[in-house]
Amino acid sequence: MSTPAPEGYDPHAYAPFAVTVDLAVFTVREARLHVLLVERGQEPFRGRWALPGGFLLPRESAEDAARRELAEETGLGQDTVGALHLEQLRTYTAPDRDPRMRVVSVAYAALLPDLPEPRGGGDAASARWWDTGAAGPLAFDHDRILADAHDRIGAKLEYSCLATAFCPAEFTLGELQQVYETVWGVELDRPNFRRKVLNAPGFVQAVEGPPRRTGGRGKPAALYRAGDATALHPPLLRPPGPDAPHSAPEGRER
Amino acid sequence: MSTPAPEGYDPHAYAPFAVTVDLAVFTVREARLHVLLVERGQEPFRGRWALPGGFLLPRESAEDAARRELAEETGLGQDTVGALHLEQLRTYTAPDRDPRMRVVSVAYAALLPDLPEPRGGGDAASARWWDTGAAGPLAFDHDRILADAHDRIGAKLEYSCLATAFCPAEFTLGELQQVYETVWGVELDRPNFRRKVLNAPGFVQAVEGPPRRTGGRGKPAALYRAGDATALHPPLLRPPGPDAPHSAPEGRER
DNA sequence: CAAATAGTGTCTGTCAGACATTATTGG
DNA sequence: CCAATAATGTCTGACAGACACTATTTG
Repeated sequence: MSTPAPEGYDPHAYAPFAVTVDLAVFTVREARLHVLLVERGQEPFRGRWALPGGFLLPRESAEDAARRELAEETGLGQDTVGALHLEQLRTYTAPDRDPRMRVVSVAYAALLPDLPEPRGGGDAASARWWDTGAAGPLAFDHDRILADAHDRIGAKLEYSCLATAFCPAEFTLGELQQVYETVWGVELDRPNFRRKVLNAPGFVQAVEGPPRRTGGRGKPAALYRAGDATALHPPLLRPPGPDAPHSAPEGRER
Repeated sequence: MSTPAPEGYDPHAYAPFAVTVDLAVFTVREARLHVLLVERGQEPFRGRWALPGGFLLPRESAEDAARRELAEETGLGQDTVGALHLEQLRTYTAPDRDPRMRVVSVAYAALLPDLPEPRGGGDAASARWWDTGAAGPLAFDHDRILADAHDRIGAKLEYSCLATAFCPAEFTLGELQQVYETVWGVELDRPNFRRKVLNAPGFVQAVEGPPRRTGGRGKPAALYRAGDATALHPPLLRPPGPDAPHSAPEGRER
């Protein structure tokens, strides 16, 4: 846009593109990472599952479009969607990523606590949660977007307080640990996890009145709320995998 | 793009957008972080400085467009530009960010070793390096893009081997340390810096033949090349600032 | 009581920052 | 010799992982 354009140029002289948003909406259900998908009703990829999303309106930012689409496809209230953390992932611009026309897509990730199935109605009729491991080949380049999103979320858990976004307003440290274990696909030592979470200033704050809640049998756990910090100091680093010496994951836009 | 579109819809029914790339090209000169800017030759913002960039061609990806524009504006060879690390930052979509028309811009960051001034010629005639601290108000929302880019680069230095991209093919550890100090705006302890860099597998590799090079007077330093790793284990963490207890920097898309 | 989950305490090796010291060059 | 930069070594405190142990609930 800073390249000198011809004097008195006509906007239509530049190639028009369609711009969409695609949403990778995650939740943790039963110790598995799930993603919200919609079934396509028409070609191309009719019958295949895809990330929810849609076209930007003429005077709408991508983030506004993402919230609007999310509300439409999940049936969540505008207030919930309005307060939600939306993380811009990256933008996909391969010329042939949509066979119909030139489409540039801005991808976002969103994290939700475990919710009931999206209520049928409007666009949400065909939406459901899928285990990320079981989600088959998706439409367009959405497999790639989903993989990028998973990587990014996993990386962000290390140095941000994002994990609480997967939890309800009040949660136990066991539930928070479950989020980390599910997204990272590892098991963590409970005492050490507690120590790190409680030592990170502003990550969580204890809920005063000693109400407690149980997750079945066993000792009831203390409840916490998300703290006021957004970044995590010190970071809660992922245990070094038994694998590669030095690889280069995506993600990390810290 | 997954929102059900009307059956047999016409692409022109959807709002057309212009898509551009904007480039934050950084280098370290004389212990200061510099960015490549171009002076605008026409309205809007005539005479103001802006990030280099330009419109996507009809069948070109954003990264291809970024490399093409970079070659045009800096006069760098296609081979250099082709091997360069380009980091997609984020996409800016505010509806009024360009007063002329609806423009969505994909921003990239690039890191270069200290180079001579861009050769005049073609679009590069008005390009020059600016100290990031002295760069005045830029055109459009480029101040914001530049600030985001600086944050991101700073964060990436912590957990990636990106810093070597600021250095020539063979460099000393003092030069590498200078990169960190300049981007982060802090001073680092040299012995500790050496230890961490040399302990990070694949970050740098010593150049065999004991050639040495000097940066003035003082003991000549051993030379190193970039290693084969792209991620840094363990990360080289920024010293905790004397400031805020917990803030939320941009950056970090790790 | 057994099983399951929550929570506390401790030990030990590693690594961080801080800093002293030596080495090698130019002026 | 002095200044400047490079390189090595050492000390100490903080923190990580590992793990033993206690507490509280359900069946």
